[in-house]
Amino acid sequence: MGTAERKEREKLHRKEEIIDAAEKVFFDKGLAMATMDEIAERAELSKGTLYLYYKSKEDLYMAVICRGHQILLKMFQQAAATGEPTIKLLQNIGEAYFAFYKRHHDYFRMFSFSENSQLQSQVSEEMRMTCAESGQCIGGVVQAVIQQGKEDGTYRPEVSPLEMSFVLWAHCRGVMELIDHIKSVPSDGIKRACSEVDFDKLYRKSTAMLVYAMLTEEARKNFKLEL
Amino acid sequence: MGTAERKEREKLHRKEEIIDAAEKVFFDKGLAMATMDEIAERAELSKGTLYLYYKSKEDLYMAVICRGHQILLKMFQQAAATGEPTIKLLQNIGEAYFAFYKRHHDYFRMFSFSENSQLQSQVSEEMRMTCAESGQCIGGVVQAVIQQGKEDGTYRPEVSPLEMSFVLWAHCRGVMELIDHIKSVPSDGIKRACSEVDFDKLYRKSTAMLVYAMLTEEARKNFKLEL
DNA sequence: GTATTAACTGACTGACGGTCAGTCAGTCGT
DNA sequence: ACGACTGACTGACCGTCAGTCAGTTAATAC
Repeated sequence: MGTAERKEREKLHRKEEIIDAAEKVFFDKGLAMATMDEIAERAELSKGTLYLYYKSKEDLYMAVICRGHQILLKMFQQAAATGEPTIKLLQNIGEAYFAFYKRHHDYFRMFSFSENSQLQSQVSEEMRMTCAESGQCIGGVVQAVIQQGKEDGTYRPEVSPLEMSFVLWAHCRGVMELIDHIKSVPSDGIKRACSEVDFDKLYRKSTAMLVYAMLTEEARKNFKLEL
Repeated sequence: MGTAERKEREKLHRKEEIIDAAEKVFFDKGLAMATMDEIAERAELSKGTLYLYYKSKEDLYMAVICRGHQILLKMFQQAAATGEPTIKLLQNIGEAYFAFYKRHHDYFRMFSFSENSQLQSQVSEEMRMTCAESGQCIGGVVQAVIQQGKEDGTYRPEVSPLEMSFVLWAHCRGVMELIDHIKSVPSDGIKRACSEVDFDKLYRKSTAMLVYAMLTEEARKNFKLEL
């Protein structure tokens, strides 16, 4: 009898429906201003039911983050699987990350927010692990591309793929967060000073600076670094 | 009669005392878990009184951040005023930022948290401006050092001091936030993979990569970039 | 048709941010 | 010295919200 299997499927489906609802509310209000009552209403369930599927508001928040991770992972995988030379692949990944920031702005902001250790301590061990795993998959893609480039002589032999994947990841994030902050805080002082700055170009330039430092002398000859 | 002046002084002093108390609680609990009742108790005042001095919990949080900005600003100014060559000055600033992260870890975390736009929208216009200003002073120090290095031929003429100060700032922050996240999230999976990584060195290396890209050909001859 | 199980509900609880009518110490004018 | 006044301070109170749980409903098993 397939009753148990069907029940299992329905349960997973319900979990997804709750994330659908939670996502909208969190995007709109952020963690602090979102209420479980509103999420329940949007999901057409009672508040109590939400707690049958997720342990806490924070767990639900992290579940939405996991969905975001899946989206970003797919974008990274596509960017890394075009068959182009490795130096182009890393560029593609950088572009993919920037595209993610622009197209999935709300997820990006949730990512930033979730790094907060106070939040992490509110999340169940289980959910934290699930989320950490999906996050590591993303880093793995970057690491693999760097490894590949090291092997084919694009990057210096002393480059550590793990370390450089950390650095590139942290750098891109840091720059995008800064851009986001400057754009969203309506301080005239800063806005005026930055009126000349082309943030899209700045992101590309800054990432290229790091990549340039990783290149072998040979590869640098074919790489034009613009500042 | 100096009564009014004395009252004014006492009022400022009281504001500082409240920050003293708030700081301890926010360091310990973070914004969400901290309660105004606990801050009031620590400050030996009633909750109502806190609201005579600060408009909201979020405003008080930002007031603590401003204090942190002052500390970091002083560290940057000292790092930039040793009279050493400009390339060393930028290195000093990078070191100062890292020292701040290590010595004033709690402030650093609050800085990260405060970039969140949902928080910003809860803060009064006035406090937001005050805090943005103190933040811009810090960036100004970096910008001035880059400008100086550009003039003395250390950095390429096409380098934009404003842009590069953004990039360096965002980069260092991004890397430190990542380090902090890896260290604080007790995920065995990540910990094992990173057992070999020397994060202090990684920070220095990654920052040097950016600086290297900014150097003129001449300056690169005297700069050893280790990966 | 009845018993059992599982999904779901929503009223309730405790905690917390923020308010405001009222208290009281210190100051001023006479 | 004394009453009037000011403003710093208080804490009981309000509305809101995360999380709980006794009870209802619907589906399945026998």
